[in-house]
Amino acid sequence: MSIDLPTVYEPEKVEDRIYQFWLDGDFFQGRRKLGEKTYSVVIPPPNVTGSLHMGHALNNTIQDVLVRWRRMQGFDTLWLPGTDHAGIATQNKVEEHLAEEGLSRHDLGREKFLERSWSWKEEYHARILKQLYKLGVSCDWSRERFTLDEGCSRAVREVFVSLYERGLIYRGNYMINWCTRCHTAISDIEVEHEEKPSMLAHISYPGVGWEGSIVVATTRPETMLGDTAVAVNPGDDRYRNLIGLKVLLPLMNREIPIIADEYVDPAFGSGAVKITPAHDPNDFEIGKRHDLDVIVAIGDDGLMTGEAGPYAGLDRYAARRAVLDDLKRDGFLQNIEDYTHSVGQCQRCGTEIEPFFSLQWFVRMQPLAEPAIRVVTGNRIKFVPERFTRAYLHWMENIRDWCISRQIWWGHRIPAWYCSCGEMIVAREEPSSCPACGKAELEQDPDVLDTWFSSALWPFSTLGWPEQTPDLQHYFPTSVLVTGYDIITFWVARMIFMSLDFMGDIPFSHVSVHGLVRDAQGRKMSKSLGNGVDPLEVIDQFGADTLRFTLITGQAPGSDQRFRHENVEASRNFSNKIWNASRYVLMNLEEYQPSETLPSGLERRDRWILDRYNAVVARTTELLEAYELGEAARAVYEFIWGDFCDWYIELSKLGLYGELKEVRERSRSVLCFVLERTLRLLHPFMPFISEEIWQHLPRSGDVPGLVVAPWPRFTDELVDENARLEMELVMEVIHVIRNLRQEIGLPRGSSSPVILRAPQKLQAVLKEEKPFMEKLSWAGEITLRDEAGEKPGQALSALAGAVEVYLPLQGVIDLEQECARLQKEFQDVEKERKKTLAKLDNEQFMQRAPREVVEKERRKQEEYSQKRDKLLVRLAELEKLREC
RNA sequence: GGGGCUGUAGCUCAGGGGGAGAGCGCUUGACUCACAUUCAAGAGGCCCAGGGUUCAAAUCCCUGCAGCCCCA
Repeated sequence: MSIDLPTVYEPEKVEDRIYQFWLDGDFFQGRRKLGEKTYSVVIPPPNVTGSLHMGHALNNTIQDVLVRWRRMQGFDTLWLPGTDHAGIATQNKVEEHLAEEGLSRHDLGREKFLERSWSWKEEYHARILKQLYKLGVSCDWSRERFTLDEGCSRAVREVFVSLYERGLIYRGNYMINWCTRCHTAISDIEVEHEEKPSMLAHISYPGVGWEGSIVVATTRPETMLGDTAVAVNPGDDRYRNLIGLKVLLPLMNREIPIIADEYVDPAFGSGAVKITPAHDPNDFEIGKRHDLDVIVAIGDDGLMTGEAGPYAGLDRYAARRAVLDDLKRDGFLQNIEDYTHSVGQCQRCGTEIEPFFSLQWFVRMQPLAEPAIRVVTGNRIKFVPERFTRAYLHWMENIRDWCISRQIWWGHRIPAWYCSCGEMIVAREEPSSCPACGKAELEQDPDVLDTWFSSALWPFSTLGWPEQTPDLQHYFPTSVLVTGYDIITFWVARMIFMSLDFMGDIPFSHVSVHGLVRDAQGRKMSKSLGNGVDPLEVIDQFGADTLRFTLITGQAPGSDQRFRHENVEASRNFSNKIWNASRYVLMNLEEYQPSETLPSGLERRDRWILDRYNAVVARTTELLEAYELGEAARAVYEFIWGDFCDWYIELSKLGLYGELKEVRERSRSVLCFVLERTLRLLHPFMPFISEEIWQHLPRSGDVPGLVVAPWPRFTDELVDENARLEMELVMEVIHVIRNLRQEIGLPRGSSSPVILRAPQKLQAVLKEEKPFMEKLSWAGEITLRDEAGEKPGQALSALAGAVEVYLPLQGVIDLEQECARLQKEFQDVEKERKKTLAKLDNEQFMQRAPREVVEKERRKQEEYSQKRDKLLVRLAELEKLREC
């Protein structure tokens, strides 16, 4: 075995080569094997708007850990990748790009604009793929999909037409959320609400045919130009006699009625509200009830319309100022007070949303939501952590119809055609002529569908639906969906109801929810703050394994994490640790003949590390099953660094460099066995370095790569309680000796004799492990005595369980200091002893606590008493010495 | 206004009904033949406050305080 491996791990020399090895071996492909248990996952498709950020890195790493683990467990595993066309977001990007050339999309026209969008898609799609490769994800690239590809588009048309035919999709004039910048309708959940300081203007509307006036309060004075009524509560005595009378709308000089409606809260403001049916959703409802005129004063571009009289052409904010000025000039403005209220903004561009009355397409949600609620309350779909169930149910139970039409070009065109005769045709294929009048000139609806409409079909459209493909039959429903909590309503919820409706089944049985990756200060990473960390830069600098491990260990299910450089370094150091531990093992494996079975006659230390290895196998597997990836990674970390490197490798050196050939061979076997199996445990988290080292290890069998090596299993044969307890004692003795030596500042190089006094039953173990204790504690010779043996006088002392440890140091030790140290120790032990004593004296405790707990408490009591007694004796001895 | 989450070592966070944990930072000592991206030892915490349940509460329940998030 050549050992010219560098002492520092260099991921940049490894990762691309290893990824290519996996691709060449077709290890990521879903095999569609009959009879094998399947594990399938569809990727949350990244938007083709730009490059991947840290959130994507986390999301995909989590999926990759799960998928690699299940693949190694022998499942027929499919992780289906793809990207999302992201309608509004991508269109905005392309338009921005065009604007740099001084062009608008209208200059290009629809067809040319779409060509531009497709080439944008190609560019960013390629970039995203490269990033995913770099991250090491084990997707089945042969099955990659795009939300706007031929198959997905067919699924979208099928779903649209089917829902339309069943009356679950309808078209109508309603109040929707309008973004004046994106120039499209958006759905309720694409509106982000933010508390903003604003003002409340009190305006008086003079009576017509009656003396006096009525005062209304509004945060949006410019909408008064479209007012068609003033409303009061029917039970409000202040206004009762005015109901049915008229007021004169200032500035516009329009007579509008005073109406009564229960909606009006008499306690708010003056108790009278202006009604603008065209520009407020509540006012719209009132307008319908009272058959009010709808006057559109603000246009779809955010500019005032001709209905706004002298204000026509002003933008809505300029109009607000102008209206206030004019009201003031004319004496209608009573006062303005400061006021904070919630303002809706476009999720994509931040522009204030305008409630807008327009003709749109909607999905009727009630019938779809009901089954989607049942599968979650009935536990067929489980959210992990569970608390996200509430958010989901709350949204589903209060759901409103979903506005799905968007006035943009990049997306799935709505499959509806209009004839000049008034006929509308909704069809899967473009109709050649009007079924009503036979005319051939039909015009397709110019709008496209909400991007989430196609994303909602992702778990089955990607597997071939509406065809009944073998993939669909084999891999649907999928096993788990991994996603951030921020898109549960946007995406998860919609996949659930669409899947139930069209597949008659749930899309996945588990939803593993993760949080956001924030910056080191806990702020959201954002472009405007410039605080984003580019995953690719981290990979270039530290390697993908390091990034993955940082993200996974930084993560607790469902919680946000901070991305801190210190944590990256810690992960980098860990990979270096693994590298060097492996170097050590490889350096000692010359001419080693690997075998699947362990040799017999193993030493205590061998049985101990195998017991620990076995335990970490069980724990890691359990944690992965519970989606506790961070904990699982930490368990592997602790085993590798703590048990394997700090202890076992050090312990192995004596045997390995020793004279006895059999001992050397056994050590080599165990080192190789444990390292090889541990690499398997590590592989889902750090796939590159584990595969790279694994390739260097001598091995038997015909497994072509670690990527498909079997996942280790807990086995009763490796459990060794005695070895564990005995080694724990040995390690404790070593620890105590090191501690005492440090106490008096003994450098590692200088040896000093040590005396151990121990009960008879421990003598054999201590005798056998004496050379190891001597080596690892850097002591000189260790002398072993039984409890009848003589105690050294001038010495430092401490306890390791039942073992008394002495460092004889004639004349060197400061008795005073030593006494103080032991006093403190005594007090600590005494405190614990009294605590357990109190419990054991408590009748209730003895009666009601489980037997094991009582038993444990008894053992503690014994241990503390023993320690206490020994400390007292030692203190008395020291006291005597001080007196001489 | 409705719902949720968080409060544990100097910092960032795990954990979770019966002996307080990690990483980083800090102090001290070591270039020991896998690794100084290392090794060893140490200091440091009434587990936010109050009440309840329990033989037993940092852990479960309630209230409060502080911070964050989602929804209307």
